[in-house]
Amino acid sequence: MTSKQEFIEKLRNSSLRPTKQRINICEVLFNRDKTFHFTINDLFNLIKDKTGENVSLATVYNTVHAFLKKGYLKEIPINSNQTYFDTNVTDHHHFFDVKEEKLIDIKNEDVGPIEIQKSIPGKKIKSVEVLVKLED
Amino acid sequence: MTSKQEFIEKLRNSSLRPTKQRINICEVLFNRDKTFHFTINDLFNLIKDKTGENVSLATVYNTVHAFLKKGYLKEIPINSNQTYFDTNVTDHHHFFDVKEEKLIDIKNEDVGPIEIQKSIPGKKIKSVEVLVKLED
DNA sequence: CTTTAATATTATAATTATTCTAATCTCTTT
DNA sequence: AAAGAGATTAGAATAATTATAATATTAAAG
Ligand SMILES: [Mn+2]
Ligand SMILES: [Mn+2]
Ligand SMILES: [Zn+2]
Ligand SMILES: [Zn+2]
Repeated sequence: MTSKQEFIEKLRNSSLRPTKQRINICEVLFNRDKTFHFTINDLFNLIKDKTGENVSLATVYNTVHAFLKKGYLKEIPINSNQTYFDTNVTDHHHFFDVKEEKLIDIKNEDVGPIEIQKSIPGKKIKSVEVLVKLED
Repeated sequence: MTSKQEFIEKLRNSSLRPTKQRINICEVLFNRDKTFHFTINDLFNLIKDKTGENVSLATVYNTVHAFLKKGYLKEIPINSNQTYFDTNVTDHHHFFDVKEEKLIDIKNEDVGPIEIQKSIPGKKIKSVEVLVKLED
């Protein structure tokens, strides 16, 4: 359980102004035990439900993108028409349950080292992510 | 170089009606030597450019999804606000050049076998795809 | 070889997703 | 405490995707 005051400090330390909207978003996102995989819309609805306050959808987009840039969230590529985000910012991989449309974490050590035997001149590897699709 | 007549046959054999629109789309998509990675919008613009004819954007969506279902195209998950598609339907992986916003194929053998040491009860693996992001 | 009817397809219109920007708020400097 | 600079919010605009009414294709009947 992180307090409102702690979120304010964390935001300030990241040179993000601690607005009412951002504090609400922090409480929904980061007051959790487990990894949280969500779409912008999931988050938007949870904010209304959990805090009772209204944050505009555009602000949810803005804030999620700000948190992404600061490294507090990760964007997860899955082939859906919606982008997913992840509060687990460590290096890891995912199952995607196609039927349930749900992401499940896979720890790095459960996949083993991935050796890419090809390289592109002038470019270096930024990240390597595995997506395992599941069916029944 | 595949002829119009061949596309008509292929469509018929897939129980897809060989409409003027679909034949145009086939010519843009499949009259190529190399793998083609594209967004719906790329394809929409190329149809106008290459065939001179107008196919509505909705029809491009419809047709791409029809071809996907038939296995003539693959959907590629990258974290962008747009979905990419691929004429290379064999099992393979990708680099994504973040700056250029371009996909590059990686052959399966250039990645080696990927052993997933975790399983979800009642679910089986449908596909395993690696996405390697590149930066300068 | 028509005509007809069932079904598939197209493309406009509607909806949903995302971004832009003018008005507002926060914070630093005085 | 007041003002100015810059950051943030959220309504409006745009872009992406889907739903459905109109049209086209095909197979069957005459
Ligand atoms: Mn999208
Ligand atoms: Mn493109
Ligand atoms: Zn995760
Ligand atoms: Zn490819």
